[in-house]
Amino acid sequence: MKTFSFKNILLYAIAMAGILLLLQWMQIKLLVLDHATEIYITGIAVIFTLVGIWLAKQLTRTKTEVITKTIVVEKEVTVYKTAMETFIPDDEMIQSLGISQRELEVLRLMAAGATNQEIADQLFVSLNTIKTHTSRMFEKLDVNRRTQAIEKAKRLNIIQ
Amino acid sequence: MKTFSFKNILLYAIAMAGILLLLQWMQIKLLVLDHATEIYITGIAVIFTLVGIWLAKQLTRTKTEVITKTIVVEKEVTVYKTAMETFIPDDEMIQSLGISQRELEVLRLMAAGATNQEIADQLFVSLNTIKTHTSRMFEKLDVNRRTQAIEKAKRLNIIQ
DNA sequence: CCGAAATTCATACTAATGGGTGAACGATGC
DNA sequence: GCATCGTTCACCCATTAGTATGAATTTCGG
Repeated sequence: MKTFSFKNILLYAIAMAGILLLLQWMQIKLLVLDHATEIYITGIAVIFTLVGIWLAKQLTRTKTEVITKTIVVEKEVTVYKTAMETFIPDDEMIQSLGISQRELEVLRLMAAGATNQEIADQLFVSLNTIKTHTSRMFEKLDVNRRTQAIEKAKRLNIIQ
Repeated sequence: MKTFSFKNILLYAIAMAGILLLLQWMQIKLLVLDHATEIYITGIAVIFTLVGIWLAKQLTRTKTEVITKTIVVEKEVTVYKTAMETFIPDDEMIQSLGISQRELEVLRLMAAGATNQEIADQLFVSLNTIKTHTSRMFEKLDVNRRTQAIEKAKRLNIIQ
């Protein structure tokens, strides 16, 4: 974690040198022209306000980067967990393909490795019903095998 | 959102000490100002530097937050892509299950949705050979269907 | 060089899957 | 009420997948 870069230190040194030259010049003025103390102080105030602003910007810039990196790390973890644990099905995709709720249930069980008979048993319907569902679903997914259906459905974020 | 860390304040203090030393050195050189005036001017410089910093903080606060949010969104996309693209197969698992290289190739094509005949054609072997491979592989994976094999293999990080 | 493992292929049989067609029933919306 | 859609079920036929068994060939380490 860098707080000051070499470039920043250099710039700061140059700025300081410039300010000192200015002060020196003003001091000479002060010696020559009496009753100019107010102008001198005001000048210093203005200059150091600017220095402060510049300094703050340098600090803020660095600080912002640090904060951003911290947030990114947090997000990385969050996103990773999100991708692993909470799967959000692409409802728009399901909608656009016209896949029904029942077909989706069949698809899920299919992806889990169940046979048509097992799916039928789990959903309390006949084997023929599952065959109908799978056929319609395959048509909608534009595939003709369950393995292809699973692959495509996972790729399109319909299941998993 | 903090603008100053303890470390930054310390660095600023050191910088100010350096400035004071510089001023002192210049004073000796020029023999212009007495000590009272020097302290007075330094005090003004410090105060207005702080004023400048405070001012800058007020001015840049909103802007900084916006920039941070933008960067976070960009990073989220990056992380997402990384999670998708870098899959590392669990070689230890493959080893421990005793799955051969050829069986793994078959498994991959199987997961892509290919039929045994298609796999045979792609690997330039006969359908019977693929059947043998799948049977042996199913035994090693302790499954008895290709859909189960795909599901388990993905779950165990053998493929995908 | 020998044996184990991997890869290849074959035959035979059974189970599962997929395609096509038709139909009944209920809910939903115009 | 009627049309549409989703869900249910059936029958038939073809293809694909899976199991069992046996065997030839290659590869690789001891």
